[in-house]
Amino acid sequence: MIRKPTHPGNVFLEDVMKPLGLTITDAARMLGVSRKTLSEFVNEKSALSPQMAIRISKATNTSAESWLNMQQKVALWEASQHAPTNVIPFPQPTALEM
Amino acid sequence: MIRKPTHPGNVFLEDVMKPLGLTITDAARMLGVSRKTLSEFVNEKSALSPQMAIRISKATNTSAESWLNMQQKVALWEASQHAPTNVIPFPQPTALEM
DNA sequence: ACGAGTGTAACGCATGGGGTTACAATAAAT
DNA sequence: ATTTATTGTAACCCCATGCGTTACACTCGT
Repeated sequence: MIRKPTHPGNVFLEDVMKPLGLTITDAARMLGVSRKTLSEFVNEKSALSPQMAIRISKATNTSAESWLNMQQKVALWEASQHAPTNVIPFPQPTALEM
Repeated sequence: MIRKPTHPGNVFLEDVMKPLGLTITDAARMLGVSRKTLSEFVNEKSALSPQMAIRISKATNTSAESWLNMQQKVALWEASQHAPTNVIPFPQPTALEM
């Protein structure tokens, strides 16, 4: 990964809220969270929690997995920016099919 | 989802550590974490963090994504056990392709 | 000028990752 | 039978983060 993956909050804002003409205040009410919580999420100040993913999936009839996948990519990218260097590879070449 | 997805710690223990004959103490040293941290992980007492996923991927030459995917399934399943009920569906049928 | 919507700071609370130290229990080796 | 290694876990620490409330200042459109 070269550049930071798209934050799910941005997608939610651009692809869901804006097309529906929903304000942050109204969307927060419908999702059952505080205005602050939603604002920080769509402004990429906070991560998408599993709970929030479920709320979004319920409100928009989409899969929570797809939203969490976006978040996971962001989280992994951020973690890889401070990747640990003190990891000693395990002896045998672990070839497990996944 | 009916039953709880497999915890990545269990997979790591059964499919990686055991085949390699690695003890928790040694694996923890190689991963660069404390023995407590690894013990709680493989005993499914704690979640897999992105940092830990990177450590495992470096040590075993596997993808961090695959490990995080397991964790995500568990997290989503657990969150769905206390799914919020105060979510009001958004007006228009949101049909966005993902 | 006014109200709606917004970003955000300052709090509080609860959870969770990660560390260290220490103890008890088990398993293995002598 | 007595060491030794390995382990689970408790108690404690620090720090980050999700979520809430309240409050303030800003930017709009009317």
